[in-house]
Amino acid sequence: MVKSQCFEKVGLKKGPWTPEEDQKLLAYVEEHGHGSWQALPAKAGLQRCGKSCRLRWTNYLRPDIKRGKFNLQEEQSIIQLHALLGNRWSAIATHLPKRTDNEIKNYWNTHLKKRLDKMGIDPVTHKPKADSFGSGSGHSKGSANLSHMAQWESARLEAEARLVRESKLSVPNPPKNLLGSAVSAQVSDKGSAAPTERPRCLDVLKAWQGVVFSMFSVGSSDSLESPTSTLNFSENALAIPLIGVQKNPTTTLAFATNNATCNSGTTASEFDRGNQLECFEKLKEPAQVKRNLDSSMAIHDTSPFAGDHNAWFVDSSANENAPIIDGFSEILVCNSLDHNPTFSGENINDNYAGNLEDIYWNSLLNLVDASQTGSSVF
DNA sequence: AATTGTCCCAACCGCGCGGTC
DNA sequence: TGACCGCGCGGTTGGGACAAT
Repeated sequence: MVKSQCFEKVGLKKGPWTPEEDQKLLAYVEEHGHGSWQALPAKAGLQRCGKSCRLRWTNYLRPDIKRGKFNLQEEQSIIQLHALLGNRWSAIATHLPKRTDNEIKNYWNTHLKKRLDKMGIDPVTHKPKADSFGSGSGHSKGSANLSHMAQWESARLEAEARLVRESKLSVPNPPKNLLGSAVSAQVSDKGSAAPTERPRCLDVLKAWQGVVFSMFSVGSSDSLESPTSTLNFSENALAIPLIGVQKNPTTTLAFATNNATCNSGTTASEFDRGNQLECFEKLKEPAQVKRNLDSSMAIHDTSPFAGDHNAWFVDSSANENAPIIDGFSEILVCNSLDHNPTFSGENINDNYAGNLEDIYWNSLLNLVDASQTGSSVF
């Protein structure tokens, strides 16, 4: 099958868009909606192919786009979602409604990927590069399970993303004040001043919790059943057997649902808050943190933090929006300092590397949990 | 000040999927 | 059933901006 491509059509312009072209496209779409992209250029008086128009609109002109630097929370979300979904930028973008897939993809390729790389974490697998450790461990199997279940989640998210797109298209003539997100179009209620809601599809956290919870409590996820199915997986669970991904038996996974009870008797969320406060307190002692960190850094040359281990932290602290504790780096620090007694013991060499993958995944989980309760992203 | 190197992002390109005829 | 079409996605690239020499 030979398709006619944009560049094959004579007389069509390529390259950067001029303000005049932008104005034409913007005016046309605001007035009529985009309709058929193929037919749009002629109707709008543009010497462009429809594809180019669509790209310009979706990546630049669309009013519900947030431009500019990504904040720390967005960075975290991207990393979490990438760990879960891989290079499915459109699916990731549905969770960052004001960002385009192209923008996220660019940001990942130019910033986040390099940053993870510098930390010694494979940006593709989100696992430490030297993956010899951990192989054969229980958690390695857990990672495989996660991967399997992430496929389910990914497929579900794709379907949901499609629904979101369709719902957008179902608005034939986008209002001129289309300054809200695409999501707000979904739930639009003219008389309502309700804040923009997240799409209904954003129960990824629950799915994720279910995935992880079933992984640890059921012990087998070989079933082909979707982890995001309507089966109750966590809400009804009490007294979660907190088989932590950390070696520390007193450490608990902090992503359980609110009615779940930790083995310490506090709820998971309480524990999480307390835990983070504890981390925060520790972080108030920068010298101590640095000492501990440095000692950790010196453990092993192939550690994920070897080399430019400050990269993440420098960037985070440089971000004016970054709260002191609200960061991936901080959680990594907390995990590495607080949750791993081995760090202060004599068996650091044996245990540190083995825990890194755990730390990373647990950090993701903690972040997802934190973002559920406190962020607008989840 | 000029040149070279690097980074970043908007835009392009090709592929695959789903719908229609 | 298969050809065709429109669209969206993900990978790649061109060129401008900025930094280093």
